Amino acid sequence: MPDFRPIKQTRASEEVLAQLKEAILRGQVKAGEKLPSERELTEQFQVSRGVVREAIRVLEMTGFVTMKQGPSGGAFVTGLNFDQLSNGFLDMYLANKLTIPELNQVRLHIEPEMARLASQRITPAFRLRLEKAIAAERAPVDSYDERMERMTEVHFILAEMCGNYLFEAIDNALIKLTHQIVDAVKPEDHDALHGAGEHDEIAQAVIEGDGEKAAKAMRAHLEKFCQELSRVDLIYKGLMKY
Amino acid sequence: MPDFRPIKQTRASEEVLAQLKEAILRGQVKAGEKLPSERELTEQFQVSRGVVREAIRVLEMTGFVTMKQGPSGGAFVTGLNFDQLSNGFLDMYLANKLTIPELNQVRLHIEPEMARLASQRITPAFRLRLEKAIAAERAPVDSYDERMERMTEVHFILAEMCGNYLFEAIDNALIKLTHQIVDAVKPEDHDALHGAGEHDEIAQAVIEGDGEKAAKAMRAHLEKFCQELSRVDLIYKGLMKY
DNA sequence: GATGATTTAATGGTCCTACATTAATCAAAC
DNA sequence: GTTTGATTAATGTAGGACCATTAAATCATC
Repeated sequence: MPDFRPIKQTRASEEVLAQLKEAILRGQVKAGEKLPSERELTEQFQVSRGVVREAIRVLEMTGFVTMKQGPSGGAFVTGLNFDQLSNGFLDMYLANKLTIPELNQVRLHIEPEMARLASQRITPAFRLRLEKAIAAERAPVDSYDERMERMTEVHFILAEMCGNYLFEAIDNALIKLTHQIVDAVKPEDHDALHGAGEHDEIAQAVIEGDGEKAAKAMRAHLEKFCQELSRVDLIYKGLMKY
Repeated sequence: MPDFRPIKQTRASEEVLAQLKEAILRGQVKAGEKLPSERELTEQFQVSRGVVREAIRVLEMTGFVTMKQGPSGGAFVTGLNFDQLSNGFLDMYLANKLTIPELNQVRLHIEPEMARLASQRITPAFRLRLEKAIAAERAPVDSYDERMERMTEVHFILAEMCGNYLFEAIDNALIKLTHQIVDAVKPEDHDALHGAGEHDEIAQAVIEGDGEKAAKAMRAHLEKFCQELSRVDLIYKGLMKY
């Protein structure tokens, strides 16, 4: 008896998804470009439109494409982002599988190391961005969202600087998660939670190229912030009174 | 002119997805139970079946449910898993945004700390599991997959032991990614890459409750393994000859 | 009565058509 | 020249029909 291979029973939509994903990952469809229209894909893959739509919807929800309606609309390939990770973390939090202290513990272990790495890769361009971000923290803002963005900017820059895409991805997702939690928990006394100038020391140390100092400053900053966040969270959950 | 609020136009499938997801995350549909059938959902949501299917397909592809056909089939809610994270990392790797050294660097920074944490939470039950896993590494195996599973078991146990679900989630995803890369790169001389008994020291230290020793042993183990993995990867990519 | 084959029914999987919604473009009206 | 409306190409939605799969019920056989 020849050893028959097991029949692979893949769904049509899965194969379509796999092929589309592969094309994107291989760079055959570059960021900004768009996939063929649903009707075209229907013809190319020789499947029904529903099958194509299921695949595209998954691509959209996992952050690979964004949809646009109307003529000259379609599924546009997005640049690489961390949506999938970010959503994964957020879902874990929403499922009550993740507590603030746990999140804090992880950030406290990762980000000082990233600050250290970043300080060893300082360039004039990064220096400029850091200085701008520091200055922007103190500038007046129009909206709450804008303020939050400015307070997280330094963290994002350091993540980008650390030279490890995986660290960057994880940290981006964690920062974003923190951001979302803050949004949900307490959009009010934000000054107590995270005032301007909190990142000055960190940025300075990184600019100086002093890894130890940068790591230490980051640790100090996070310890303060995390403590505040925990407090705010407890209040929010009604387990603690003022 | 009164200031009209912009109309929020969400897609039907997104709302369906959101409601289903919420029900799962809130535990209203527990793990093992199944969602109503597609036809029932079309009635409850008052939308077409295609819309429902798009939502369910996303739930499936993000690891929230698994589909089964036939009577008493349907969309069964899965226990919490790390598929979403894992897939995110894998996609980053497949997009060539992630190198082996980067992966190694992150594991080398995270896992010793996790081993340290684990050593402070040793219990008789965990001790038993660790001892069994250690012993199993040396037992004969039937398949390549089984071998791989046994070699990663200690890491999974430690991740579970560390008491931080976020650490556990990240580490699980990283271990799984490493596993997938090994699978793709070099299913041959696995002994050189990772022989049995590599985790003995780590497990012993954890069982003894010696955090420093555990962290150190883990670091040593990972440094060796990571070096081998990099070497194997280079060979695979043809950039280096024996 | 046990066992195996057959039928049945429930459910997901696929296809098709028609229409709705959206938004870019162009033409006509003012 | 600005507005308005028609055109058009794309996604979004609805609904129905049918196929494929499979667990469970039914029936025939021993």
